[in-house]
Amino acid sequence: MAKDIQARPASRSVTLKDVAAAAHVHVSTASRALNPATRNMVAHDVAERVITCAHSLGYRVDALAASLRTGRSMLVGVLVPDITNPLFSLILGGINESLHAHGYYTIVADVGGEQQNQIDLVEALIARRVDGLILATAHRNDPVVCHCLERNVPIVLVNRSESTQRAPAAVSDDMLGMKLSVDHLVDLGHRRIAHLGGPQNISTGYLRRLGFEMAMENHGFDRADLTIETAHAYTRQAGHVAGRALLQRHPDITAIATANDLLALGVYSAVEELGRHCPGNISVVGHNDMPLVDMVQPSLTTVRIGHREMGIEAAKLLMRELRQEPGARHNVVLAPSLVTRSSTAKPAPGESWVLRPDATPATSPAG
Amino acid sequence: MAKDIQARPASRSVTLKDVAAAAHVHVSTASRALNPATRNMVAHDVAERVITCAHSLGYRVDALAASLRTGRSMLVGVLVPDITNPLFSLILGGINESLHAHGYYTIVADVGGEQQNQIDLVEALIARRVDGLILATAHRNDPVVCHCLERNVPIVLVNRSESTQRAPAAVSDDMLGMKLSVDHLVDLGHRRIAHLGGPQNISTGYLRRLGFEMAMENHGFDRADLTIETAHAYTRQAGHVAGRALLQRHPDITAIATANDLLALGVYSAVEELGRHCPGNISVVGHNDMPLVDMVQPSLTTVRIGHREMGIEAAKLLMRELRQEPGARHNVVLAPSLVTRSSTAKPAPGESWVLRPDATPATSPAG
DNA sequence: CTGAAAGCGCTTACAG
DNA sequence: CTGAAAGCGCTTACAG
Repeated sequence: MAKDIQARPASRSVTLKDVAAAAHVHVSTASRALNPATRNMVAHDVAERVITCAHSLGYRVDALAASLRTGRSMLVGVLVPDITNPLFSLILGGINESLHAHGYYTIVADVGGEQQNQIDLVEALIARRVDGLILATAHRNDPVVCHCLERNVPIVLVNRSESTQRAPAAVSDDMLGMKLSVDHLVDLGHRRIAHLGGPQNISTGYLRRLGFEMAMENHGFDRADLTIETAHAYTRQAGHVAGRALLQRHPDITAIATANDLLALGVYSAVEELGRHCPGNISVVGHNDMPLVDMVQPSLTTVRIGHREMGIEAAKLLMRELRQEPGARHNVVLAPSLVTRSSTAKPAPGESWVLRPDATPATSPAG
Repeated sequence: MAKDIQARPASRSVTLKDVAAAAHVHVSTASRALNPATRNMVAHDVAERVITCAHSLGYRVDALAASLRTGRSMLVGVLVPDITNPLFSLILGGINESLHAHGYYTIVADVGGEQQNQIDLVEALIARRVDGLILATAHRNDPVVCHCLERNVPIVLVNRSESTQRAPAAVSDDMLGMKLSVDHLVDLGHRRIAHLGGPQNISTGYLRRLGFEMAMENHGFDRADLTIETAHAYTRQAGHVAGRALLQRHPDITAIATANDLLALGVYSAVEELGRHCPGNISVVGHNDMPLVDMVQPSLTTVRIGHREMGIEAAKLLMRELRQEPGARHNVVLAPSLVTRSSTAKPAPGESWVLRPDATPATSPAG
């Protein structure tokens, strides 16, 4: 019975009014003293008194109430396509690190892939008054980007960009990445090189395919004759299916440059299923250098991307937007690098072949 | 110049006042009509009119202002030790899914491991008025748990529990998991079995070691004679170091039951470094069945834990706390299962040994 | 340099 | 069933 008197569920926390009363000043003065930005409006001794009182009472500003008044929440929403994918957790780690350093916190929304759902999610985040949004979910032409632009919410894209650059983005140089793959394979002596691409409505899938085509063209191959297969998703499963189709239709290819590590691992299964061997019969290159691909069998040659750095850069771009810093709006394009492991080797000259796990890094013959 | 007139940065969004004006009712009536819980206080036709107006104006409740008034934010804070670890992203995925279904959103805070930092993070989350907290960071005796209890903030632990059960937790049955490991190895014929444990100040490290000891005791081994080494962190690096020490000090052991997959992968490196072979010379069992351990060489026999389910259960527990549902406060302990792959085989009888990747699942001889 | 007041957008006892 | 008012905790022009 006695307990019912306590109306508030949480223990009544100390408010600015309490601090003001303890310091014998008006709440407005207390507020000014506590905020470093306005502290100089207050006499030194008064400010110190207020600060001391605040400390001893254990006062903490109510960020919620402050947000309502100022219109800024110090909250940033992040939309990821699949939080379970280590790629996106790495990016998220970078975003978090960078944002925390600026006093911001992140609300992470995991999109199931459904498009309408995404708009609802964004609306829910806006209702929480997020100051801005970082989208790791963008398609090449993205309705959510449209929506945010209309709603006038600052956004930054990460990992994936739009085809029309309507919003700043932090991405990897996807075309360069594929050039590294192709140059490496050509260097090893491969000529019949295929590409296993990702979804073409996502910039990574599209640009990596384009990068493959241009790199091959650079080496004198006709763009019309290239062997390309596209997976419908960035999964081992989709890679297995598309990889098998590729190998069955074109049994003569000696190497596959894939658009993604998971696709590459799917290709491993397909290669095994068809009784072929990597890298003896067929070389495979991945893309991303995701965790543990150095330990699979054979260890995967792949294109390393600084996912964490990408997250950090995306956060910086958003800070620029929020502060409306002067200077041209721009993208950040990170340079990837090739990591040579055991899934690539010289093509088999007829029957015999030599495993070369310690192949020297590729130098671009097209450069 | 004309632009300066617009004081608010974001496009002035439609407020409850606007809806009320459009529907020719008082804001309080509009509020009641829009909230399903209070709608029955309003005449049908009025409610419909308000709802129609709200729709056509594109009204969205300002969750922030509502929170300030009601004291509930529909926001849950989640503390993870390392968002980059797939384990925790899986848990996070489950938490998100379950919480979203109840209208809650999550703020994820990635702790760097520093202890004081954690308290600050929690304070920042409380300042954002989170309704509750889910901690994936707990040590067996955790200062953050203390702090939350003092601050009267509802908390739930996930994956790791405290030794004194001060807060509800959703965890795996860690001791049972180690029993599955040990029984499997004994089944295969191993007798000289060592344990590579994790940090002992974390429940998973502690309980898995205890589980190892009890399982071995069940098989008639003297608890005082067991071979146990402890890694200082759940990393490949720490596993490599501790694993090497173990193998050097006890060259006669034929199997290692580890407390964690990453430790097991570290052991792989140590085994290779010392010129031994897994599973020929030495069998290794992991714990967690994290993504891709089915593709490493040799594929890892490990204890599978439903991390996603664990996250879902943790969210459910928190919902119980927030709603103060009747019924005893309780923990959820999920049963793990053994996944048999190629890193375990019969011990080598002298020199010769047979690789048995398709070893039959262990049946408990101690049961 | 300080105080008094208004207001961010909402919800909810309190009257009628 | 509806309206008028208070108030969640803060910040910031406005006076003095």
